Amino acid sequence: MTTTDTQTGDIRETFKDFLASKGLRVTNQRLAIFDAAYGNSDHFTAEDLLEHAREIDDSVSRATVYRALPILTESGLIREVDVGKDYKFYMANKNATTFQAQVICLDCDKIYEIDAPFMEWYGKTVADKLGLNVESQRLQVSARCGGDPNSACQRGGKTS
Amino acid sequence: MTTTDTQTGDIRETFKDFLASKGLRVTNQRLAIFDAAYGNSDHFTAEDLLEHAREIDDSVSRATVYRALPILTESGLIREVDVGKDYKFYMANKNATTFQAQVICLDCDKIYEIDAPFMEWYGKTVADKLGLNVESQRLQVSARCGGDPNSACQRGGKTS
DNA sequence: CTCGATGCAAAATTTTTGCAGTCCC
DNA sequence: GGGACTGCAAAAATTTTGCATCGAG
Repeated sequence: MTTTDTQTGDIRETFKDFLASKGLRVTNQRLAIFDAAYGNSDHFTAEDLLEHAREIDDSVSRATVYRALPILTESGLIREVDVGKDYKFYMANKNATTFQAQVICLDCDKIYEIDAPFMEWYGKTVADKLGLNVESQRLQVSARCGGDPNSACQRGGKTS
Repeated sequence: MTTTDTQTGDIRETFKDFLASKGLRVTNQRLAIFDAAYGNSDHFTAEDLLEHAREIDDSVSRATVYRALPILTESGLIREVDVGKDYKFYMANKNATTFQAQVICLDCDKIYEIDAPFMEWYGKTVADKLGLNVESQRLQVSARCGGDPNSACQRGGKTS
């Protein structure tokens, strides 16, 4: 099943255009990695991405995944989510609107994305005072559900 | 020169008490690591800490530093500052009052600590909605001074 | 055709761990 | 004196890199 519903298909073209505009080549491996990233509905690691990309194109190697990730993040099509583990998470940037904070459940390893529009203002204000220009921001809350059946973790659903 | 001005001396006793209360032993290496941490006025890495601890007690090994860091952070005497590099930073918690955000200059590798008292409320509010209990939080702004002589980086002073 | 892109495996880096010996309590 | 602590070196674990080969344009 080649992922080609209307929206994803369009974004795929955007990716190709981005590659072209940077003088980079459109290879099967890069497309497989892109498709794998957008086929994944949640957060994923480099290793997850490799695994899924290989289901699409068997020839994708780990090195190529690691070489593609900076390209994809630079294009804005995927977002890096570093929650302080020793490996990084990524996620498809399907609706890139406002800044998002993460709430991380340390018990379940789930990551919730939360709109935090005030960060736009906050970062600029704080950086201005130091004479710096904002590049990126992180706002993360690490928390625990403690197995509480009323928590979003237990009621919710998808495993991160 | 054994670092024993009034304040640091007191905190050192606090550290010893903490060790005792946890049934841990007060060893020369642990004290050397503690002193090195409090002798460092800025952010430091595990490797920095090892180096400085060895200036105090030659016998301190890398493994012991890594084994001491969790104890020191758990005691609240030092704080872990993970800015998303592949290694972590730490800093002595000399005045542990309000929550602190970090502004990181990507050009200079400097880290500024900024009071962000509203985070207390923010984290709790967001976690409550999910039914979780806050464990810790991070608020970081990555920015660039671009060499601007008016920026805090260039006027300021200490290198991180 | 040409040069960027890839796969493989070795390397690099930070942190962790097993084990035998050491020293705090 | 007993068991926690330490140093050393090897191991883990993720990401990077060198090099010969492949393939997009």
